[in-house]
Amino acid sequence: MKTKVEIKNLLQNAKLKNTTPRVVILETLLNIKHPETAGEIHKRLKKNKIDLVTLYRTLASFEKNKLVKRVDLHKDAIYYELDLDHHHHIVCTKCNKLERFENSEIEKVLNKIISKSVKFKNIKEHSLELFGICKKCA
Amino acid sequence: MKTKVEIKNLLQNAKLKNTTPRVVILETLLNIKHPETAGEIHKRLKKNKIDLVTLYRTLASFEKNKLVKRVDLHKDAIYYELDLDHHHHIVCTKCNKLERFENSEIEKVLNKIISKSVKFKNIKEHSLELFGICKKCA
DNA sequence: ATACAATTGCAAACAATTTGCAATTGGAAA
DNA sequence: TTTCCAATTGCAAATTGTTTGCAATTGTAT
Ligand SMILES: [Mn+2]
Ligand SMILES: [Mn+2]
Ligand SMILES: [Zn+2]
Ligand SMILES: [Zn+2]
Repeated sequence: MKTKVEIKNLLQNAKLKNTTPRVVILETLLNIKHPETAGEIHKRLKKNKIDLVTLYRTLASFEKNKLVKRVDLHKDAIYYELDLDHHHHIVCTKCNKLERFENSEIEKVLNKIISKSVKFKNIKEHSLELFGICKKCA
Repeated sequence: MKTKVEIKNLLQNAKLKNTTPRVVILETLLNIKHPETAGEIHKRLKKNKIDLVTLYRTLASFEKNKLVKRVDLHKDAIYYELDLDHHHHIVCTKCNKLERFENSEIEKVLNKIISKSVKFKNIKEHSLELFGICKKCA
């Protein structure tokens, strides 16, 4: 759990004004364990009366500042997630269960791939999600 | 290049009726080198008067039958691509240049990951795209 | 305290995608 | 072949997710 001060610093480092909506949204994102859509995140903000438009704009600026990333779950909306620690997901296409994972070997192989590339010489970021049927659903 | 007969077989194997729209869409997809949105694909079909709705429905059924996959390019629309040969992409976030790649080592590591998973015991599919700045743009 | 750019909320617009339904079609069965 | 029916299609309309315009508010540097 991050303190108020740490949250304030996250914003400051990104040169973003320390506004109530941003703090509330950041706190909320810190409490979310898995990627959610703007609509889902907005529900969590209900009490705080923060407009959905503000949420979209905030997510966009957080994304630009690498605080937040989009995760493609092969659904029909964009999923957002705090991007403070790099990780990936395995998704059950039946019950939507999600498991996070990180794997240093993958990251190494990705670097090898880029070194083989004709057109590229470095990667800024990457997306990697696995889809399958979980043990429970199988 | 696939023959008419091969296209027909692709549909037959998927137990999909061999209709004109489907054949035309499949032929079109075979000619596209990189992922495109439904709108972009639809433009290529203009002469054939195939409705955009039909294209959406066709893409959905092709997707279900593993003929087509969605590719997340971190844009604001869904990109589709024929999925006959498994591969991934590197994308230039500046000029949108795309490079395809395949890498057997990655696939091996992914299998290792799944074997470590608590909740999952196999993967059906995965998405992996790399983002960066191409040599020309750098 | 003041000043101004950055941010916000609300209403409205937009784009992409989906749904309902009647007409058409492909292919299995007669 | 001809018949029959479920699957598929096209058109119009609806829905969903997301973005834009603009006036009012807020944060922070002076
Ligand atoms: Mn990674
Ligand atoms: Mn792969
Ligand atoms: Zn499951
Ligand atoms: Zn480039």
